[in-house]
Formats: sequence, C-alpha cells, structure tokens
Amino acid sequence: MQSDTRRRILDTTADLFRRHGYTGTGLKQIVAAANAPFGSIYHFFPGGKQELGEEVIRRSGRMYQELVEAVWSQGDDLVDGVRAVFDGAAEVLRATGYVDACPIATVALEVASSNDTLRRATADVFESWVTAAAERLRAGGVPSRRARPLAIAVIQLLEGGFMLSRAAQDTEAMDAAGAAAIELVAAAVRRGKLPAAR
Amino acid sequence: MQSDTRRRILDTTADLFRRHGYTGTGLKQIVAAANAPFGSIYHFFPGGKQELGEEVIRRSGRMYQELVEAVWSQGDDLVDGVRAVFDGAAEVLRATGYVDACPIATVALEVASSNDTLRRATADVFESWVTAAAERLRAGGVPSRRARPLAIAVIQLLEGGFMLSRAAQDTEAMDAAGAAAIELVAAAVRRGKLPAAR
DNA sequence: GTCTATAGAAGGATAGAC
DNA sequence: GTCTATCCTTCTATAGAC
Repeated sequence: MQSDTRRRILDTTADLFRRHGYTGTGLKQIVAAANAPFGSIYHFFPGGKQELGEEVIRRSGRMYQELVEAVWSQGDDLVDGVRAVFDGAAEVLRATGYVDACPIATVALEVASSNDTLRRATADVFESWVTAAAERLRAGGVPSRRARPLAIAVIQLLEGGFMLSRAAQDTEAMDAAGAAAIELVAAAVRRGKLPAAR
Repeated sequence: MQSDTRRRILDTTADLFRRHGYTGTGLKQIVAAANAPFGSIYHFFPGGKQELGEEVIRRSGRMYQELVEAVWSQGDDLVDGVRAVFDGAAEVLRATGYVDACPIATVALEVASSNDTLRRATADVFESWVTAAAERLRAGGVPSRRARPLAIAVIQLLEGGFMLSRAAQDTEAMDAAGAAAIELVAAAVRRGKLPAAR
C-alpha cells in the first residue's frame, strides 16, 4: 500500500521536527527512521523538503489541536479545562524527558525569517488554534470581545511554558504558565458574569 | 587588534542565530558576514561551533536583559514598565520586518533535545531573566511569594508574543501578550496592597 | 598568529535501473 | 511506481602556507 509509506514518512517527520526542528532534520534521517526508500520522499512530495515540511506543519497543527481540545473537554468548566491542558502538557514533558512539546513551535521560529511558504503555514496553524480557543472561551462565559486576545495569551503561555520547561528540564515554568492562564481565564469569566460587562 | 575580529564574529553570530537559528546558521556564513577569515573561528573558539554558540547564547542573554531592563525602567511604576517592554518589543518587530525578536528563543528550542551543553546555556539565561524580573516585581510591590511565578509568566508571554507575531507578521499577538502581562501584574500589585496578602 | 585550501561527512536533489 | 546509486553543494573541522 503506497499511502502507508506516505503516512509513515509524515509521522516520522513530525516527530523529528518536534525534537530537532526543520533545518536540524535531514531527509536521509527521515527515510532511515521511517524505513522508507529515499526516492519515496520525492515520489510523494515532488516539491522536496519544503512540500513535505508544509504538509507536516499543517497536519501536526490539526492533530495537536484535536488532542488539546480532547484534553480541554475533560474539565467540567472553563477553568477546569484550561487546567487540564496545562497539567497534561507538564505531564507529557515529564514522561518524555522533555522532548514531546509543541509540534510546530521550533519550526515556526526557524522559518519565520527564512521561508515564507512555511512561515505562512505556521501562521495558519496558530490562527486556527486561536480561533478555536476563542470560541471555547466564549462558550464558557468569556465576553465575546475579550475572547480572542485571551485565547492568544493562553496559547502564548503554553508555548512559553514548553520553551522554558524544555530548557530547564523542569515543569516549574509550565506550572507557572498554567496558574497564570487560569487566573486570566477566571478573571474574564468573572467579568462576563457582571451585569455591566460585555 | 585581535579582539575586534572576535567581537565582530560574536555580534554577527548573534544576529544570524536570532534570524535563522543554530542549525540554520553556517560557520562560512558567519565569517562571510563578519568579514573575517574562516580560521579565526577556530582560533578564537577552539571548541568550534558549539563553543562559539555557547558564548553567543550567554552573551546575547546578558545584553538582551540589559536592554529590557533599560526599557522597563522608563516606566514610572511596575505596570508602566511592563507596558513599555511589550510596546517596545512590538515596535522593534514592526521596524525590523519581524526579524529582530528574542535572541535565544529559536536556539533554545532547537538545542533543547539535541545538545545538552547549549541547552544548559539557554536554561541559565532564562533563569537569570526570571530572577531579575522577579526582583523587579518584588521591588514594585508584588508579594514575594508570587513574584517568581509571575516573572515566569511575563517572560513566557513575551516569548509567545514573539513567536506568534513573527509567524503572522502582525503585532496583534504581542499586543495581546502585553495586555495579559499588565493584567497579571496589576492584579498582583493590588493583592500586595491588601492587608491580608503576603 | 592570520589566513587559505582542502579533507571528510552530510545536506538536498535527481537519474535511471528494475 | 519502487527503490538505488550518484550528483553537486554545503557543512564542520583541520592542516599547513605565509
């Protein structure tokens, strides 16, 4: 089955990008880890590394969004959901030796000033995360006008949490990020319940 | 003067790391941009790319901390200082076409799972930023116990702001980060003024 | 001690056998 | 259409001329 090799290449590349970034991951390294012949990359992705990279970014963005939404939904209310996301992130960091973090953050910073096609792909992923999170915040009682900037802040805290926690190999930073996110969300919900708000 | 070449290599490398990251920056690219002979790198940094990289990380960390502290000090009080930092970051992003951001963030994510020496260097830089920011927050009236996690959150919002703003080539994310940071700091100061707090 | 030339490995990409 | 062998470039690093 041809699509099986293709999928294996995508999975492997996503994994290597998350660990070592875009420039840090070689095509030979990918096919070796995916047990695929070298030519398969150019068979399935005629545009080479960039085409493969773009598909991996968009696909990882979708998959990670689904994962986070599933964890978020475990919470009974908004604050519980946010707490579950940050607690889950800290748990995954600990369990994987601080390697499994955001699948696109490293790539996003790497390509931001050097590859416009890939930069755009990372921007689209972040935008879809922001939109989805804002929608959840609104549904949970955050005043509509405040939902989007709050969603951005929550995602930034998560990304910052990954960055500092991976560097320090310690979840203190992710814990602090979660506490800050919870405080911001709780305050926004409180404001939403006041008669004057919105 | 020999130390002039050395300094030029350090400055150039810092600039290239910020734009293209660690793996994305080649030694030949560095000497070309620094107008230095190739051998100079190994003359001044016998440990090669890693030794140069470590010194650049620690040096950039110090310099950026000084820059941020200078901007922070422009504010009259704590909230004003934080606002100045995020406004300044947004301004620099706009003015440089979204290339001049945090000097070590890209490198930090790249090396977190692949080079322990450099990972440790980035961790040390983040830690020194956290310590300094926490000290300022305490001096500005934030209860001592809350200063450190708050400092972490503020730095994470700044880093997340750089990441999302560079990807989108838009300062909306940095503006949202600043607003969130201000809200968190203002709330902490308010809590510090309550008699029951601390 | 400043600089050039080059080694040896790894990078992305391609051609063509089967 | 699956895979191998190879091309050319670039990488880090070193040797040695001057």
